[in-house]
Amino acid sequence: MAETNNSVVPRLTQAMENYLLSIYVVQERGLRVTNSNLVEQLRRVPASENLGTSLPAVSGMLRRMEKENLIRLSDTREIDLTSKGRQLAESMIRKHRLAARLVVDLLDVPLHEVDAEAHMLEHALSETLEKRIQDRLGQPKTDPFGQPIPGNGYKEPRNVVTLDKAKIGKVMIVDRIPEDDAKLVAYLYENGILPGVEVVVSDVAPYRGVVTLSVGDELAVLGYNISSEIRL
Amino acid sequence: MAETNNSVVPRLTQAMENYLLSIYVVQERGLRVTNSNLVEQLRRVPASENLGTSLPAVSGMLRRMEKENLIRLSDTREIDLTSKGRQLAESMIRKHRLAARLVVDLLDVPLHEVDAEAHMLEHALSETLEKRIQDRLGQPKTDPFGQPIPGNGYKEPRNVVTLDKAKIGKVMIVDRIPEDDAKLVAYLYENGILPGVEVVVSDVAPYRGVVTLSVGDELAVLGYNISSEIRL
DNA sequence: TAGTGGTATTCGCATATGCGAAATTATGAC
DNA sequence: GTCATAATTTCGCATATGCGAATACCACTA
Repeated sequence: MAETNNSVVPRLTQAMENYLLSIYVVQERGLRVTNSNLVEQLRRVPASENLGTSLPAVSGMLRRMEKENLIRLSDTREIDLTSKGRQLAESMIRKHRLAARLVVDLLDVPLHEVDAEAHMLEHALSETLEKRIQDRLGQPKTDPFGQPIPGNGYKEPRNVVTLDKAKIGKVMIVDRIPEDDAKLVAYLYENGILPGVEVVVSDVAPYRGVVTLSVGDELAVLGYNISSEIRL
Repeated sequence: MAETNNSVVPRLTQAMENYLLSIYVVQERGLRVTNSNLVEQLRRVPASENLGTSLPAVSGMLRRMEKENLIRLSDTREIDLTSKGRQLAESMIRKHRLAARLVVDLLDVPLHEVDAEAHMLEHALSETLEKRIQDRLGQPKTDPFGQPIPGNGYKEPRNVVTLDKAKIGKVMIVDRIPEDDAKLVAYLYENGILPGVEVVVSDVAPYRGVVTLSVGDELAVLGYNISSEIRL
């Protein structure tokens, strides 16, 4: 493992970094952090770094991570981050989201490619480079998808709803969109459904599993499952 | 190994990428690419990614790389890049040097930290991100140390000499400096010995192994071994 | 030609990470 | 409470990469 290291935080293997990040994200989404939810999340990280993720692989890795004091496996088969684990997970999330901001703000990477690039870059950012990026970008509070960058003083907005539960006819501002499905992101981008943008939900039709909203002059239709990932 | 891949060039493991890059550098320096020269070069890549490099490890890796058609081991125990290997090595060098430019030009990383950061970033740059960086930086011909970025139309300057062989008293422009010794780089930076800067060699004293040069109003003294790494 | 010093390889081993198949354990329905 | 289904772990195995110790190879000098 890495020995010489100018950072305060010890460096982990790339695989463990991915696991920590995924655990954090699952938790952040309000899901139970279980083995299977974790596998699903892990599978969303682009293939170039992760050659496949099976349940047995996850089991094994979690055991190792427990030994390293990064997580605790509760009796209810749930995964908890230890304080050490949480600190490192936050660091990874911060790197990921800063990288996302970086490639958007400085390198004009199209939004649907951002998550994949950030997934590569997150492992390559030293603590000191991270600070330089922070300075250069002015300590942004969120990434381009509206997700908070830990440590930068993000304030959770009041009365957040997910799109599928939004009140019809009211003007609302998009707060957060999903990041990891390139096609979806491209669609959202093309339709201007982006953080900070005003939208009006014009129809919510649970029976056909569809939400319609208007952005500017255009209408966009989204499925229920996706709507629940979009926060207003 | 990576399967899903949007780049033209197949992606290798990080370790192989490091080996290719090192082979290229040894060759570029005009040294014989032998196992032992290679080990030495490999050891210069910062510890965070390379946990140690022993001769047996190198032997083994070279065998694998030969199998993958990246190199050929000549009968004279010398390592040659195949065309595939050369292409990939150039790609790595390009990424490394672009990364170096990036962190200097856009992120104000101090010069003595640049090589280490570039060594981490080089593995995290996709082909498409590389292109964005190229665009953003205007297809630079060299990195901040004066080393050419392959593919960007670098022209070898006429009459290059190394500092230890320079003519005394003549005004010359620094062309290239070493990158991978942080302390040395810091010294060179402090003394303004940087690519593009005018210097005059005021004394070459082989018998005491020392070269003296003046930069602006200041004098700087460098050892012979180091002088031979500085091109004018 | 034999010896010697440097260079490279082989050997046996270790670690991190992955897999599929099989076994096990929990959970929820009746 | 029992059973089916779902979730998780264990097992044996594979691969990429590293190590030190021992060995082998080479090239040159005496």
